[in-house]
Amino acid sequence: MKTKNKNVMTLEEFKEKNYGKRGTKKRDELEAGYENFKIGVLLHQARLEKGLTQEELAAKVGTTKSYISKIENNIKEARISTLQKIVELGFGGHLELSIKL
Amino acid sequence: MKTKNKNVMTLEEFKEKNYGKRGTKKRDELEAGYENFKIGVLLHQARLEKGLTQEELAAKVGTTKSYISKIENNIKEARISTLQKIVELGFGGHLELSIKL
DNA sequence: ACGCAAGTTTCACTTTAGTGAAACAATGTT
DNA sequence: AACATTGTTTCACTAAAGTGAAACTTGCGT
Repeated sequence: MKTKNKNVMTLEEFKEKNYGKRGTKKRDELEAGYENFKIGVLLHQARLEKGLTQEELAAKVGTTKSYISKIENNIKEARISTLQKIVELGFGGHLELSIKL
Repeated sequence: MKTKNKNVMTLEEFKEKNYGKRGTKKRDELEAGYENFKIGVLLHQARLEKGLTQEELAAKVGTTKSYISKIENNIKEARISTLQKIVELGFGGHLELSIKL
């Protein structure tokens, strides 16, 4: 059977693991207004909240776990239409975006 | 000298002009949950609010008016990073996006 | 320590955004 | 009508996203 979703990483832990501690050049560069950085984290968090594995999510959306991994880690910049598909088909939610002037 | 920005089109007028009246297949298809549809309109509106021509905006962002036209009309799906550049450099604003579960 | 499940990375290929120039169309001004 | 401004479209090319398969890595559980 499936193992329970015990240890859900905090946002900070996730960032630290993947991008280093706050204050390091790598991390700072990524966080400097780079919206894409946030996308991967949002997706990662949403997936954990729903208790899905990358593979399960991929199946719902109609893609592969390797692609999910890449966008969660911001290795590839997913399109808006792709993000929408993931959020809708994968989580039953929706994407929202707006321009703040 | 530059002509005053007299006739700012309403959102509905803009949509009607570019995609047809509400109820037509073309318009309905585009509006059916297609976030990209909204992007072009948001960008168009923001540009008019700032009183910029496509060419002026393009110069600020470092691209051409032909590209601006394409994304306002959703002919090309701009990347998130590109949208950010436009909103920041062109309008001095920022893009916001979130996942609603 | 082994084996399984979950996630990451690499390789290779297709599609599409990003881009500019230039032609074209539409709209407004005198 | 002629002209100027603004916006759209086409053509063509380059870089990067989108994608899958499969190999590889990293825990976790017994």
